[in-house]
Amino acid sequence: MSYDPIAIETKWQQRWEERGTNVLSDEQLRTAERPFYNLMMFPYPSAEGLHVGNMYAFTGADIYGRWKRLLGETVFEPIGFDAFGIHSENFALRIGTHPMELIPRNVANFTRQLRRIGAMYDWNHTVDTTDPSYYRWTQWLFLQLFHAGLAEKKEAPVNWCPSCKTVLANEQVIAGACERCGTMVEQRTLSQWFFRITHYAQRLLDNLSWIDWSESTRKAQENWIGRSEGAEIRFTVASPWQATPHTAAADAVDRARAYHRAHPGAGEFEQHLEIPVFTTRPDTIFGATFLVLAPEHPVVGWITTDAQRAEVEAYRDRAATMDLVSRKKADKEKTGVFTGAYATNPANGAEIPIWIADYVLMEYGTGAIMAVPGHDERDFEFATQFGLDIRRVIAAPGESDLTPLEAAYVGEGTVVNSGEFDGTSTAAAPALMTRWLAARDAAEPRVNFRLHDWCISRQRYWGPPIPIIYCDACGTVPVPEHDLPVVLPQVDNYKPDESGVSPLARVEEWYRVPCPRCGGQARRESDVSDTFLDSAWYFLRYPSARRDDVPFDAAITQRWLPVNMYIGGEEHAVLHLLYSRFLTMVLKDLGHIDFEEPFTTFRKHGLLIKEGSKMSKSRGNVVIPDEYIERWGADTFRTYLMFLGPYQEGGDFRDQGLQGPYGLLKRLWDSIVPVAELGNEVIAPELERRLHRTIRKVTEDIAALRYNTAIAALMEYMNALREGGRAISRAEVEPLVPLVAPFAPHLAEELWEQLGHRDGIFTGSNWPAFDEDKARADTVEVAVQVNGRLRARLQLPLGASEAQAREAAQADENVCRFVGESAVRKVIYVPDRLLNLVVK
RNA sequence: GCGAAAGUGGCGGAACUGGUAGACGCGCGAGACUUAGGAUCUCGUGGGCGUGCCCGUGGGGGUUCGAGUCCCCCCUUUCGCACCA
Repeated sequence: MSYDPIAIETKWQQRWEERGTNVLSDEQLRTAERPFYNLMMFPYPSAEGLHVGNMYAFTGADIYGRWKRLLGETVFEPIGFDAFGIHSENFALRIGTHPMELIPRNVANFTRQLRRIGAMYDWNHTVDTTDPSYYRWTQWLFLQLFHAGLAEKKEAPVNWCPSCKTVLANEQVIAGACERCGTMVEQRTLSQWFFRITHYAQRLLDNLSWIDWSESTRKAQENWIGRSEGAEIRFTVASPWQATPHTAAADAVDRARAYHRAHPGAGEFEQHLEIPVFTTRPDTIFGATFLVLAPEHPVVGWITTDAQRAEVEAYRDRAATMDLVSRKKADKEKTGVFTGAYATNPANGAEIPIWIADYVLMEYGTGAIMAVPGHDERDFEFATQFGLDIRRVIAAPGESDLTPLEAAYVGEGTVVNSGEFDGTSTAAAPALMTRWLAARDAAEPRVNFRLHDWCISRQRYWGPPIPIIYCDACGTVPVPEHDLPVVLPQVDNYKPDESGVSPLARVEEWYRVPCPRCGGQARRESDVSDTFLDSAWYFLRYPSARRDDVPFDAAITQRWLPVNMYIGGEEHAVLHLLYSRFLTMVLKDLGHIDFEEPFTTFRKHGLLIKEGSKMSKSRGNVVIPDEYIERWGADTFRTYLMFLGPYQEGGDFRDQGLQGPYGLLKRLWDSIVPVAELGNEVIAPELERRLHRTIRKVTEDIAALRYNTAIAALMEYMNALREGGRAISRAEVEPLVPLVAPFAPHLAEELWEQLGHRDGIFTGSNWPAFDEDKARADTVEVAVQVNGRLRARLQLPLGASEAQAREAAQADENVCRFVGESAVRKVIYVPDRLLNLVVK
């Protein structure tokens, strides 16, 4: 009987299904004593089907889960589908099939493929984000945030493609143009729903210090949150704003007033106009020679002089229509316009000009900066271009206040040209000067974050409707929880149009609704929510997926969460993982759960390339798992994927590479089948030693996700087993079955059965224990060096003393030759490893 | 520009806190069995020559008895973020 992977795999997939091997009962969910929640990032079910990247990710996670199970833990390993979103909708539009028809078809195909790869998914606890029984709770989540004051509606700029008539995400804008039609993208301002994730910025940052995550992922989040310490400094507008109120647009004045109300530090608007700026370098305040405001800054219309008005308006119009991506290009030439107004530098009383320029962003800090061209590269470039003053206020060691600046000096040094602060070091100056400015009521210390509030509105069709109703009498009214879900209606024409309003607004019978509060005529919010909201809480839903009366069962959640191991792609290092953390914190604060970090351990997996180059449809080198599985079997394919490189770094997929892992499985089959009927025999001492070393190595490597070296160790042992062509005993080969089981679960089950075990290998604690004593050898090879160069390798008893080692070394012919007549001046001895004789 | 990671045979990749570089696999070479199969098995496989020595981990310096590993400078690649004040 030869190894027939397809037959074995079919048999065991059927068995698992019949026996419910991978399914957790309600009882287990409620009472498991050693629960282990093993999670992988759920896929977006594309029409192309499961690709090898998905399979790589899932297999690596599955191996970990199966290993935990062999250790006797109760492992919950669910899978689901992240099927809402622009991605699916655009694809549906292109091929002309409605998403409500397309998605179930894709999900069915994915399910078939996922069953075939041999992962131990619990198919009784799946999640589909497009199912009303799921998004009902996504909407519930929105309401919790709304009631907590963490959801607010405000205006924000978006990318707009005038040809596709739709809002684009930043990732869909390539070099200023729409990725699909190539039309130049514009900026539009729409009123949208935001979650106040910025309120949690500090906590999201702080917790990074203790969660067990891949280092690169933690760093990415840290950078994304972007904490900066500095000061907010207020500059008074000196002139001539009083002279021009009649020419300012009324709404600009209103917005300026509102802005000043929101920034209490900005002073009394009617008496004197103050512009607050954020800086991380308050120690350079004496070098601030002009201010720059973002073009959309609310006070611009108010301070601009008549003489400059036309030019300023033209610049603002241009900035307003430019797309958000190309505007933020750093290598673009600096542009800007003088407003005609001046502000007073609170440090030295100097009157400095106020400019507007698009290199200053409204969404960061206060939307205005004090420009210090001497010590900021961007300001230096701007000042050089427009002939503005450049002042040195920091001197590097060896420089004086008179050394000319040829470029911005951004390093450390000593304060100069700054009155009483001259001579202070840049280490001490920021705090000192902030305090000094604060005493004059012109500044206070401030911490700023790069993180922005999370815009969850999408003016599209394929998503969960945001559960809000607008009533002329009652205003913004949340949909009562008992009215959830707000079901996404079946709409034939779901294509977005010119208006920038969601297609749902065109569905009269859905859009018009009585106000839940007063019963009067009202209308629904027609935007749907971001796909990232669906995926930000799905891990909470899985264990409770069979409950339809609550989003998550309290007792089950208590037992199973937070997730013990989460494995996924680095591409979700920020958005998905950050949003999940944020929502978990919110749910904790609202008393729904008792933990605030959703994933105790997170590990990123690497990316696969094909024969040295990136896999892509255009290259035509995308690996489709189905073909390989058909030819080699899922076990070989899984094992190969894990063998081709370190899991957390990815690797190169080469067709010929499957041969090696196939050989391992085949040889395992060939050596077990003949001994299956035999009882346990005595194991050869040398093999026993190697066996226990192999058990130790495989155990440690799997725990650390070093699957490639775990497989290599199995191969090594298999080679040793076959050495010399002698007969293999059952005791020598049987332990390999559980060791290989995480990688090749079908084969392992079959062999386990043939070895006479009645229960499946994954239903008990069948992972072999390693015995340190048995792993130990009597003798070890010790390297002998003379002057650091290898001259001999000696077999010495384990734990040999230095004297013994030296004696053995001096008896070696080659060693003698190199030592010669010289005296040994120094001896370095690392027991059981190395002896180095220094004779120089 | 900032951040992260990485450069090792023909190729994918091993090498724990500095201690025998190249495990394991692919490929290749030779042989066996075969009548021609993308099968299986055995042996060999970093380079060089004087066959036990020399040279070898992107390049150049350094520390050390000893460096792929640590330090400094440079080059290259990949991946994030990118005018964040």
